[in-house]
Amino acid sequence: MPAEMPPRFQPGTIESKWYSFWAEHDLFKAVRDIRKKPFTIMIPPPNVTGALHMGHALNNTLQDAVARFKRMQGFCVLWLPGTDHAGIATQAVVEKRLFTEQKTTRQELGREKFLEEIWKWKDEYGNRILNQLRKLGASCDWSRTRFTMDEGLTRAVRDSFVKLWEKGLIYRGYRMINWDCKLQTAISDDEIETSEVKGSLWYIKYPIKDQPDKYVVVATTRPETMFGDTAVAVNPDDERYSNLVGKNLILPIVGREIPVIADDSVNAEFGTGAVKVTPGHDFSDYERGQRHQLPMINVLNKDGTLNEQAGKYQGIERLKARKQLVEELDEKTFLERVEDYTNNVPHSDRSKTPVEPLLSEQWFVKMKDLAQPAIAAVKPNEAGKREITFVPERWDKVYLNWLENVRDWCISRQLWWGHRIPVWYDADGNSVALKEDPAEGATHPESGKPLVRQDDDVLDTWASSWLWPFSTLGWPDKSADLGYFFPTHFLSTARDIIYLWVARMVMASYEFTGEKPFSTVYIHATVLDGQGRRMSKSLNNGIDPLDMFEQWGVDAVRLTLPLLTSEGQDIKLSESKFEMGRNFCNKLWNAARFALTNLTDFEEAIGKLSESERAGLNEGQVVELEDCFIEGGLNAAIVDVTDSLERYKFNEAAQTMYHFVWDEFCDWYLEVAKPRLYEGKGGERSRLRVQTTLVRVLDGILKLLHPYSPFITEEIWQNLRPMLAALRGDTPELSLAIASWPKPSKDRFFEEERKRFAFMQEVTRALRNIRAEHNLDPKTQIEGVLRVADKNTLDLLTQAEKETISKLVGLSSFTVDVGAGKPKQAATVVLGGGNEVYVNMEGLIDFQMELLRLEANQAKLTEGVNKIKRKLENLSYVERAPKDVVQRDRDRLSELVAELDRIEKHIEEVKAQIK
RNA sequence: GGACGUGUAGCUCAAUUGGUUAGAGCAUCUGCUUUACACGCAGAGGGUCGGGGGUUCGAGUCCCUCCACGUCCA
Repeated sequence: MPAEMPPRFQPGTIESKWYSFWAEHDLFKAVRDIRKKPFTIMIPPPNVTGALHMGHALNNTLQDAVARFKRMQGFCVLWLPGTDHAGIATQAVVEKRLFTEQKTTRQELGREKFLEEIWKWKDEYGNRILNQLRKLGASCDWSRTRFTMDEGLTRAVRDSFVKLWEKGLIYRGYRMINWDCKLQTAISDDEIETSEVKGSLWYIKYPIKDQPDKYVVVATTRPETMFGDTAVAVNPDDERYSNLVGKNLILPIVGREIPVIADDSVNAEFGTGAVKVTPGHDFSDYERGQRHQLPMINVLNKDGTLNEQAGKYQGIERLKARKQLVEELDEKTFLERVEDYTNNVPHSDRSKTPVEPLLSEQWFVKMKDLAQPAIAAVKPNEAGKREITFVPERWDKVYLNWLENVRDWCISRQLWWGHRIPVWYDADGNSVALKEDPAEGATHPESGKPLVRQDDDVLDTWASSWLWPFSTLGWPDKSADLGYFFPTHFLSTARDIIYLWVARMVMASYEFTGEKPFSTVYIHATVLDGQGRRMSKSLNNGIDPLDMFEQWGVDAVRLTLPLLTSEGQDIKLSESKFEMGRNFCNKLWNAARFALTNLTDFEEAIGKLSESERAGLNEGQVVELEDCFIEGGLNAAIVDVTDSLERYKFNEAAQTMYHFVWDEFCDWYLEVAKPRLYEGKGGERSRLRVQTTLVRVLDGILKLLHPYSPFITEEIWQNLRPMLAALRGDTPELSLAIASWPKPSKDRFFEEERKRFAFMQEVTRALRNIRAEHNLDPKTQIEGVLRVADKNTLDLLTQAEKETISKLVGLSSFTVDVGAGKPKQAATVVLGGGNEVYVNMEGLIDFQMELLRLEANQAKLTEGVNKIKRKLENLSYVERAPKDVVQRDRDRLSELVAELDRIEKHIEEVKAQIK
């Protein structure tokens, strides 16, 4: 045994060792090769400020599994890593840092200095998450790492902006947008999330002009916006108010006159049926205002305080102002009543503060035309094929629903960190978009006047991320990389950025390259905590993947995640779940340890063979039943795992391997093989055959598992490499990471042999069952008898298998014969096909126990018999069901009845002995 | 309000186009330091498949309806 193999797998040391090895040999570098097919995966670029969380761990485990699988299959795999500049988040991080460390603000530093600070920060800390991905084992081509603020990607952003500008798809407008008061920037519709907030519904009296003591009561959740009210609206069918439409009201406290208008959009059921209309601060009021040509009044400053429109409330923060205003309304008897009310308040994704709808001058992209090709791409064409496929498929509905109702995209942000909008103005405010910064003295192409300033705003970060699949490959240049690796093949991402990112990439790709960005979009599971809640900082229920790596090993974590994730289902994760993967890794480790211990003389033995003998072994010639069994099992596993991975059924592939390694290879093959290794059973040639099978099957297992658990498989495989070299008669690949993926063979399923092996297993289990249920001392050798129904069954077991059974069960003797006699004092298991197993229990028998066992069996059989009988007694079933189905039931019934008869016979015999 | 998803053993999840007595892992119980592994081995128990209705010879699976939970959109 290699000295370095301890009895427990110790992941820590080998992980960095092999990662460095792969890196040193450039194994993940994608070198364009026209003889190979490309396979390209673009990493969803994490925020440069980010740290690896469980969602990343899952997502990148799956991407790495695909990358490694395809690489082993011989594709030229490019998995391109990188980060995005995360405008808001990064700016916020650096601002905070500046304040705590230097007590300064970005305003004091000025734009240029501040950006220098950010770049400094980025150089120092920006690689954290990428290094964490290395820990995970990610087989990315690090030589192609990209950052959305890189020179090349910046050029792509400028180029794409100007292209859209020239097509007239970019416009500047004074529109209502979502305003983040804390960060003081516009954000897009997709960056807000609504959450329920317990608040109040205030009923406020708006006096009717010239009708003292008469008033209209309006209900509102936002009284502080009343300074911007320019109407009160009612539903035109609402008879309560029909006589008031067209009349004027006096806005309380303010004293301004506003009209009562009728508008279909008003829900007469809500509140009093009369609502205040504040076109400057509410999206639906904005639309009402447009319809009725109402004035728009802005009452808010950009920091969320009220402005001069609010009179004495000027300068007071909106929520504070609300409180004080309500008190004043109450004092002045304008407040009729207050109700508790829970409403949905939009919050900024970034700052988590309530978002204000605000009128402001912003840049927008027209989306409707861009959406059309993106919609067509996921719909099946006439042949039923799709350009882009979602896995699981149902997510295409989410994608389509968004695109079909897409709204214009607000792309300007009032930040400094990001791609500055490449628009310049002349002194008259005429604007032009330019790919290159204008030279000194450049003029506006139409006005001819000098360009005097650049737009101050930067672009939304997504306006660079949406170019990611091709900007990272050199676009807008027609680079060789772009030609070879694009369109990409597999994108794996989280569901919550289907429209923020996925849909926009598809739009951008068709618009700028004329091609799809990728062919498969895999939407991975969401990782939840043990109680099914999202992991979040506020709940503090997150599980840190790096802690888990430390605690259980990277391979264990990587294997556990797909084991838990059946397609489309979210994962409820708790730390202890990783035990499953850890235990499996240890199992694999020990199986390898066992194999390698027994292979120390293998190279020497192979060396003594003739070339043809060696070749025969290398090709997997098998004689012994168990070798056929495990070779057949491996072959089936190759077929299943390959097929599962091709279809991105990660859970299926992981389950297949878990079962094959543990249940077939360890529990049965290794146990059955032991006598040939330890005791010389079958002689030298048999020993060499079992060793060869160990080498071949272990090699296959390691290859099939490598995409999931790259470190442990590499470690074991390197230990196995000398044996593989001897067996193969050549020099194996440098690393498992570039070894070739196993190929199945049509004639190596060994179905007949696997049936015979299954019979042996059945007999073994029956005998073990008797041992256990009769509490026989494990050290006591017992006499077993197998009574078979006929000669054919007898032939299923050769002398070797009889010896195997004896060994596995601990038999002193094992009699197998057609109609073999049952010992006088016996424990019995009735098998199918008329076969029975006995253990001679002379001197050991507990007849009561035996009776209990048999009766339990009898009860089960009776239940089964009755079920099938009822079915077969149903005439229409027999007439209408397919013949083979009915026949199967008939066969099954006669089989069960026969078993039941035999059980009952044994019961009678036991009862007779008790008396 | 709309869309999608989920409900199967104590827990976490499987179950091809409807067709043998619904399967794993964890947990539980019994026995075992058997020289790869106690992170293990052997054996066992445990389910009216959320409720109701329908289609069908036959439903965990298809349809309707109700209930519960989750996510997204408005």
